[in-house]
Amino acid sequence: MRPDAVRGHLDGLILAVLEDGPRHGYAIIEALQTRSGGALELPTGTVYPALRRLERAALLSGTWSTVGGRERRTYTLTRAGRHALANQRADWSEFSAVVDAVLRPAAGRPAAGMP
Amino acid sequence: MRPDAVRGHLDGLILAVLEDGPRHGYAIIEALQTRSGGALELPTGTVYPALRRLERAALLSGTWSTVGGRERRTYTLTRAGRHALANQRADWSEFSAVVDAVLRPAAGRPAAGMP
DNA sequence: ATGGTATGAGTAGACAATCTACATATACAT
DNA sequence: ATGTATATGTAGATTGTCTACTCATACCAT
Repeated sequence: MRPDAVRGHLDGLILAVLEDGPRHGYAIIEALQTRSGGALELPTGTVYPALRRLERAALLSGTWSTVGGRERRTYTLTRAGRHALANQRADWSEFSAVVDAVLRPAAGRPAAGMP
Repeated sequence: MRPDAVRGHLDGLILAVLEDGPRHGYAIIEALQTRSGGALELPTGTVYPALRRLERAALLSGTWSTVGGRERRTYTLTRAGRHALANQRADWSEFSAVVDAVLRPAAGRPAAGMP
């Protein structure tokens, strides 16, 4: 999949992963990869800033912990985050229906200039 | 639908409309609106630059004409444009499957931290 | 005649999200 | 010692879309 394709939909994807329970950034990246069947290989430079943005927007809350000598920031969906996720799902549903409709080949639709 | 949602997918939408036959910018905007059931109300400032970009990329060819005293630039899909449209459809297909898969609620998926 | 709406094309500049590339650090296996 | 996996992050560039605007003609209603 070409990079940049997730633009505008990344937030929903992250929120959806977090719906299963709290996770730290690296685990989110892996979950995204797993759930997408390997199609989503998001660079850390994309995900970490997004997490901070979502935290700033209060859709996630993050807490530091140390596991095996390594620092982790674990993110949890807030109530607002759950609400936002529901909105994202609805938005995606509408959006994908629209794109499907427009992109669908012209079978049956009269071609321009045809009588 | 929130603005900016089409980001990354506009090219495909435009190419799909043009598959029916040549159209000028204004007609493309209207076709997008019609085909989407009114959901896509793209401003001219979004579509016209996109058309020029697609023409520069040789996916469209444009020609001027005057109809009823008004200048029109009519765009036609090039062979490369048809090819690009096919790619866009395949890309969209994959992308929407991926987003569906990730966004789908967790029914049946074990929650993190659960035994 | 005047004003409003539809048609038609376009530009300038702002904005925001993602990308590439880099920096840093620990644990563990070879 | 070297490399790989784990883990988080920043800086800067890119780029497509958005908002807001300009310009022009045709046509209809008042």
